[in-house]
Amino acid sequence: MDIPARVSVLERSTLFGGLPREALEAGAEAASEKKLDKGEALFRQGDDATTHYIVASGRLRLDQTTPDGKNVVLRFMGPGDLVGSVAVMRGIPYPATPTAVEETRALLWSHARMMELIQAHPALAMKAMNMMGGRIEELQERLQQVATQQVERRIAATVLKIAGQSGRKTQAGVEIPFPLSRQDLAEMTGTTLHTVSRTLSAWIEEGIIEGRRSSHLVIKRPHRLVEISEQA
Amino acid sequence: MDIPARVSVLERSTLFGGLPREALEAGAEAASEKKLDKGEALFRQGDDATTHYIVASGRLRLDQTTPDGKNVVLRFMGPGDLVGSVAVMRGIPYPATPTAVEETRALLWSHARMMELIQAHPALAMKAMNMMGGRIEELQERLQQVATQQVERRIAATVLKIAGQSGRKTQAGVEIPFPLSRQDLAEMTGTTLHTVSRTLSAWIEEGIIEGRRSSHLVIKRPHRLVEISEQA
DNA sequence: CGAACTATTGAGGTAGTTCAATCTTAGTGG
DNA sequence: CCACTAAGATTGAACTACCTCAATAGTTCG
Repeated sequence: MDIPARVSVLERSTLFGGLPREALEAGAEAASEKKLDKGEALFRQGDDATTHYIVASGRLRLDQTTPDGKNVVLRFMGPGDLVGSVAVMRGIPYPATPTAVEETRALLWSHARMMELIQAHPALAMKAMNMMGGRIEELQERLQQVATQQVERRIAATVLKIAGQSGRKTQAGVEIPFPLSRQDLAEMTGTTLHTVSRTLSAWIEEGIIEGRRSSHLVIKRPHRLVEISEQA
Repeated sequence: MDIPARVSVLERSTLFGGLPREALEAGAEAASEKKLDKGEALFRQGDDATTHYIVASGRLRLDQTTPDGKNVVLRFMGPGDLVGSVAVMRGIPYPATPTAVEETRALLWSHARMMELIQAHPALAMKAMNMMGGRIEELQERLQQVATQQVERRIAATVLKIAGQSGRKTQAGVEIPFPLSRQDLAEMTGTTLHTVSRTLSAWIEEGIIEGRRSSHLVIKRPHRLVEISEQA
């Protein structure tokens, strides 16, 4: 990627978005790049956190594995999203593994380089805090959902959130443009793939969604999903 | 509180801890104070976030209420903990209500004052990020627990975490030095007070804990609780 | 074309909820 | 100091949402 291309990625990112041109250019010039094939990991849970990443294109699934082998999907991340920085800033090992669900490119900076950038452009620190605050909010909302709501509501809310973040409008409805398995949804909502499968089957029956078997999910009646996600 | 007393609170706080004396003094001088009786709220979920707080003494329970009236306890906060700053920094309404579970004193700063302090002492920004990173970690861990573990394990892990944060060693075991109701534990673990009550009754039966009815909880066999919290 | 995933669907079991009644203790006012 | 009240806690019984186990089927890819 050349510098202008990098700048345009940074412009749209959580960390650099809205900063003056010279900050973007400094960031772009200081960056390195990495390309991941589908299924490859950017780094692994437990690795020393030495590097900050920003997704340039493609999509990552952030997985956390428990000592007893269970898996939780923390979030999906797309272009502009910052990966790994929380751990790097805190000086702790990466707490999760980001895996490419499709071919993905990322920009990256060593911690030392990033600290230089922050020193030179203090607005970066404010943006970083803002990003972290957003993560906290999101996690609090999900905790509340898993702690208080029934499975169908949680699945509905999760599908809607993913659609909001990454959905593309088509004539048939809102399409989620990357492969999202029943297992992924189960690990995001704290249930089993069986329950997800049953629930989605019922929704297909009702005409709310489309996408049996591994085709991309299309939401045909988003409003109905909102109702389900809010049902008392 | 006089300035030296405030300085000693700030010294022990997540935000100011470890900073040079002059930063502590600047913070102490810029602060105001507020006292809460048991049961009073520092602010309310939904209020405009205008003020940063640090707990000086006492203890707060941070509650999040859902539109449909359910309640989730996000965390307990004691001396040194920062309250409200995430929302203030992001410019969003406070997402939860901190209620005093015992008489509590807090120091507070307007957003403008806090920004001046951060400008003058950039290390504060780093400390704030560190604090937020810690929250993110904690929330990810809880999400993982609620999503994958059985209720008894979650209750055990929660009791242990609270004991780790606030417990005092006595000859009888580790005591949690503030009133912690079955309801509170239920709202922290995403279950009902009935289930919590049954679980704690069984633990009392087994001699793991002490504290029927509203006396303070004492953990007599912490190691056994750790086992439960890790049981496959 | 076969192997390996991923998804679907049924049947049965259970952890935890819900409903309901009773009990204990701290606090309040007479 | 004692009766009364309110709030938290306990415990039983019945129910159910969801999980687990199990078998089958459709898809993808070498």
